[in-house]
This record gives sequence, C-alpha cells and structure tokens, in this order.
Amino acid sequence: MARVLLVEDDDAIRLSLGKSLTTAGHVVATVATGAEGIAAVARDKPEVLLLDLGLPDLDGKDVLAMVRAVSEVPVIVATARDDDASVVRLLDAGADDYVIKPFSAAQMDARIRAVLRRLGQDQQGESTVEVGALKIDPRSREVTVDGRPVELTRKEFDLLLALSRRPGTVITKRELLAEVWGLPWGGGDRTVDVHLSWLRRKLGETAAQPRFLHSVRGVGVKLSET
Amino acid sequence: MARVLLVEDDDAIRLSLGKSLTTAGHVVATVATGAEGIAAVARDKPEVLLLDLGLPDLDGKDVLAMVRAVSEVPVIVATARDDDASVVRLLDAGADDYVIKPFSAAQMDARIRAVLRRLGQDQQGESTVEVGALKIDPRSREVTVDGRPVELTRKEFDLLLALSRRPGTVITKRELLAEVWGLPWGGGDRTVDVHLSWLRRKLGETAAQPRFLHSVRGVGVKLSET
DNA sequence: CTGCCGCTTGAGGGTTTCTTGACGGTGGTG
DNA sequence: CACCACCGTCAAGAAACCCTCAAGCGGCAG
Repeated sequence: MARVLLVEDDDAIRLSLGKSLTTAGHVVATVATGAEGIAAVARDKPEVLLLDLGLPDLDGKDVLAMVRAVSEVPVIVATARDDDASVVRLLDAGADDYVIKPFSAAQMDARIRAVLRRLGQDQQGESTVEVGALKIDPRSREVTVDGRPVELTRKEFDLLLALSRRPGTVITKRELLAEVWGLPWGGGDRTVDVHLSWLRRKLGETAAQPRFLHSVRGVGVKLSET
Repeated sequence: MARVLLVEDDDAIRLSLGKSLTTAGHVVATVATGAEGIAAVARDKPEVLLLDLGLPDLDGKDVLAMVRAVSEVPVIVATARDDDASVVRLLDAGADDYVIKPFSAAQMDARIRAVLRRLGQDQQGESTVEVGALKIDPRSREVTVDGRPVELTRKEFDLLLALSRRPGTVITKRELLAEVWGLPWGGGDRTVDVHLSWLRRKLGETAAQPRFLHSVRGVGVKLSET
C-alpha cells in the first residue's frame, strides 16, 4: 500500500512489525537509529515515517524536528508515555499521529492507512517532476520528452511516476507492484516488464539502448537520464 | 482569519488545537460540552463551528441537529469513525465538512479556510473563469464559447464550473460527484458521463474530437483548450 | 391533468488497456 | 561449457472503460 520507513532500535519490535506491515501490503524499510533514520528519509523519500521515541542515539523529538526540516513526510510516533502534555508537544512538533506502546501491528496498519487517507484528501497534487529532458506533470498527467508530448496509458503513467519519485534509485518490481498496482501480490513480475517495454517504446528508447529506464539485473529498475 | 468555536471535551486536544488555531490567526473560543456549545453558538455567533462527535453529555449528531435548528453556521465535524455510512449521515445531518481523528492543527486550519472560501464564494460570487475561448461567469451562470452564448442546465453548469476550478488538472468522477452532487460515496459514474456528453454537445465538440473536455481513460476528466 | 424539461439509470457497442503464458536471448555461476 | 535465473517482447484473450441512446421519474408550468 505504501512505502514505509520504520525507525526502531528494539530488534524484536523492528523485525516483527516490519514483517507484519509487509504482509499488510506495505513496502517497509527499517533502520535502528535516529541518525540513519534522517538519512533514510532524505534518501528514500518514504511515504510514511514510523518513529520510535526511545532511540539510543538521539532524542526522538530532535529526530522529528530534523526530519521536519527536510521533509513533509507524515510521521507517526510511537511513545511509551501517554500523558497529555507529551502528546500535545509531539503533535505541535509536527507529528501527524501517535500510538502508545505497546501497540499491535494491526493498529499501526490502521494508523498508516488513516494518515494516508487524510493526506490523500488534502494534497492537491504534486508539482511536476523533471528527469533530464523528461517532464512529468502529475496533475494533468502529461509527459514530454525533449518537449515532445507522449501519450501514456494509466498504468504506464503511474509506473513512470512511481519511478520518478526516487530518480536514480533502483526500485524493485515488488515495490512497483505494491505502489502502482496496490497489491501485496506475489508473481506477476512479467506485468511490470511488459509495461516497462511499452513505456520504453513510447519514450523512444530500447532496452538495449536505454535513455531513461535502466534495468539493473536481479534488482529492479531506475529512472535517470542516459 | 475567522471566529471559531471549538467544542471538544478532551482537554489536551482542546488546548493544543485552540492554541494552534490562534497562532494560525483565528479567534478561538472553546467549550467542553455539547450543551455549552449550543448555547455558545446562539450567543457568540461564530463563523465556524468545530464539533467533536464524541462528547460526554450529548450525542454529536443531536448537537449538530440542534445547532442547525438555530443557525446556518458552517460546521466541521471531527469523528473517530471513518466508514462511509457515518460520513454520509453526518453530511446529510448538515455538516459542511469532516475530519477523521486524529488530525493535525494544520489540517484543521486548512479545512476552516476551505469552508470559509466555499461559503465566501457562494455569497459574494467568484470572478469569471476563462479557459481559452471558453468563458464561465459563476455569478450570472452564463457561458460563452468564442463569444457565442451557450445555454446550460444547472448540473451541466455546476459540472463545468467544478472542472474550471482546477483547469488542466485531471479530476476523477468521484471528485466530481462529491463536488457537484455532494455525494462522497461511489457509484453513479454513469451520471457524470451523461452530463459530460451533453456538455460536449453544447460546447460544440465530440468525445472523439474534444476541444475543452478531455477524458483521461481510467482516471477522469480535465478541462483545457485543444 | 398533461406535457415538457432536466436528471438518473440501465444496456449496448466499440475501444482501449491489462494480464498472462510462451519463447528466445543474455548474463552470471558452478 | 552447461545450466539457470532473469529479462524483453509478442500475441491473444479478458477485463475495464467510455460514450451514447433510450426509458423512467419527478417537478413545474400551462
């Protein structure tokens, strides 16, 4: 359903929650420290950040502040304290939601969905993305290469848009299936391949001579010019 | 920005939200019970009412009904439940908007502005919109193409107006149903299709050769010239 | 009461788009 | 070198989608 970054130092929680969320259809990346978390937010641009407050290296609130300095990503905070004052401070500091430990994976999943749904309502649309001579406008769903318009179908566009959210990053087909097709689905990699093939044709490139869509054997695909 | 009455029993939320909204430029009065809320609406005549559904003394829907009996004030309801049925009932009961708990102060501020904007527009009227050779005047509800007047029915006009608010942006039929028909639930896509068809005919274009109304298969429609 | 107008809904038709299986080529590995 | 996993493309059937027509239902005016 969504790309999630989980920042949690407790190995047991991190592994089990990560697994549960994956089962629930999310694409989960995990790190164990606040420092890694901040780096990962900047690098991977997750759609939701799950932040544990009791981190060993940095204070959770500092992490939150630093994340907020570089990203608008919605943040769900996990805290052991449930007094009103803490919660208020958290929300003021920019958290979008919070859960009190201990919490179930099911609840966390529900929170993630709730946060995404809310944002889906709010966000009017993203601004246009450019990767070299490739321009993608999410609002009008128009794409141009070297200024020339390209007609894409729904899935083709969504696929390209998903790749464009992290240009230069190799993205697995599994992730693309989750993001574009919205299914936790196994198998069906061929579907992605076929759409990629069509995309390449329309963008004026071939698999042998790629310009924007670069396959990385055994890993996935990345979007970048040349 | 606006005089707001906040009815919320949870101290933490009431205080923090009140503070945030004040910071955002609103004048905020708060009460903790439904009874006080009704009294305060009658007495203070706020410009917007933020109503929590989970009040201790009265059922939120009863409060809403009583408020509606004495005032036209726009109401934004905060609810913990987000199933479609509840939402429909709320809107039917006279709510102008709703947010799902938990929500951020920023979002609430956005909702307040949105509600005020909507109402402000309805009262004083918007300025005319032009999309290429298509002119739409919300006040007189007159439309011209290439200077030639076009007669539209109410729904046709509302549909065109909704599209014109975000020209060039693909808008889903769901959204149009919500905006023009006021129904947040699914189903009835055919209705939009038919009105689009009639609109096209009156605007002098066809689905195969669109000039203003561009269908984007699998996504929605967008308004733009050519 | 009757007829007209605008709106909603269902059905049909014609496309477009998506998925899936098959096949061949390629690169990595033992 | 042989094998295997992976990737790209094709083709065909299935599914989804959009448009239009037409029937039915109020509401409203005459």
